[in-house]
Amino acid sequence: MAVTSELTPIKRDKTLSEHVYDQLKRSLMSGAFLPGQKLSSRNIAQAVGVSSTPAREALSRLIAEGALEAHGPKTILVPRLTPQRLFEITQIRLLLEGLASEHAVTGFDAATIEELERVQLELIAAMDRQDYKTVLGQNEVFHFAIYARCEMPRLLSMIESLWLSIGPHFNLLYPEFRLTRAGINNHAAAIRAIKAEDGAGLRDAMQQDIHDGFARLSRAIEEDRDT
Amino acid sequence: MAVTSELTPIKRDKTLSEHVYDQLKRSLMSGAFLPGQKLSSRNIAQAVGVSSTPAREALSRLIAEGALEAHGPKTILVPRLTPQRLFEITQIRLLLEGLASEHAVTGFDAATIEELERVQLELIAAMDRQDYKTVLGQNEVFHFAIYARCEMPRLLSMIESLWLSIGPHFNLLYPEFRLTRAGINNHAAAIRAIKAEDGAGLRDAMQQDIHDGFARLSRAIEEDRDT
DNA sequence: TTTTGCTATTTGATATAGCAAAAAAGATCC
DNA sequence: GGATCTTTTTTGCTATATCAAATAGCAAAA
Repeated sequence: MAVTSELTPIKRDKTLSEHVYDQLKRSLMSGAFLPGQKLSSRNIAQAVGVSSTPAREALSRLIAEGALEAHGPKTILVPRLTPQRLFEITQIRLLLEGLASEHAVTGFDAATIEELERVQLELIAAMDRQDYKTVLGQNEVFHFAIYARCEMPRLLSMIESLWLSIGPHFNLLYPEFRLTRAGINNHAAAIRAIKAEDGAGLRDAMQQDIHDGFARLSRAIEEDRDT
Repeated sequence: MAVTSELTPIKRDKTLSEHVYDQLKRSLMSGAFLPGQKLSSRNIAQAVGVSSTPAREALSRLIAEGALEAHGPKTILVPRLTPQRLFEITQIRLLLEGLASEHAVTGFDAATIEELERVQLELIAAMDRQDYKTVLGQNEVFHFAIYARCEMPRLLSMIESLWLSIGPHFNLLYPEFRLTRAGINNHAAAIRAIKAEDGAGLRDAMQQDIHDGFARLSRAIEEDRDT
């Protein structure tokens, strides 16, 4: 007991399947996988250092929720977002993230609001130094810091699943990220609405942000399609 | 070329995992499993006649989408809907099924409308003879016959997932199904809206139907909670 | 240049076995 | 009688082996 007291017990609170799932999720959101890229369970298993069973399970779960696509019986690939599918996802996002915003608005304390403003400052700073990867990362943090207060776990996981589908396509925004203050203004409006506990106002600001992001991504996808 | 014209495309067999998944899905929707019931992958595997691997995969997928719940690391059970969770699911349903209805309204031909009216007649007949199991089944058919026309596959699967969560609780309605013509009237209004190609009207009718169903189920859950 | 046919390799799917941990059942004590 | 400890059983997780099918590569034929 004396010896082991200083040792950190191996945290086995997650299964290996979940571990692989989380890692793939992060990779998809951070743009490590490109749309159209092929994945195989054996490669994933070897890369993560587990056997193929948990890797397979993680992949099949991602396929089930639409983050990956089974193209044929033996080919798993990162889906290419067609304009149609992006439109569909955006329609759903507008509703679900709007709902989450409305329900979240009453759940903020001073500390959380400060945290939001800190994220917003960091996002602006990253924008100024053209560090677009951080911009996208902080944007995600900002959105989910709000949604997380809605106390609707099912809704939250559905929203996460939708983000997972568009994540890989954020890469298309990198080359020449159109500098626009629109996103920043939307976030500022969102913070104002939160302080005023104005649910409809927060919903509108977030929906406007989603809409602006859709326009950017939609254009990028069209341009990418031509090449 | 002359030969191939008479050949049909190869039937693509489903995997065992999908078979188990489909079977569990049907069981959940038809009320074969009761809320609170415990499930184990070994039992499922034996019941379906497969090994534990595909059974495990099917279960984990159902857990991921919220149809089943992992209560502790080794207990999988059919979730009990709390009033809170039913409210959450209903809020989401109102939005998503409303969206599906709006987009579906333009996609109907005469044959599909006739099919809808046939389902509606069968539903009324089942109601008259107090065959409530058929009522619920035909109600499901009616809803999804509409949603299926929205041409948004992602939206459709999300709606299916939500139905899967409330399915097991329909059992609570059986003992004394409150006879109400409200549902029938909502369906009739939906058919009228479809014929008029009135998207907003169809959306309103379906949302009203969801709302009425929520009220019934909510009451049933409260009553069941007391016992 | 395109299409076809063959071969070698890769891959997903499934069953199985072992293990560690959790749940259930039983025993014991206050 | 109820709570706590102990034993037994059940369970999920993971790795591995195997099989059939699918893919890729390449060369020959059209």
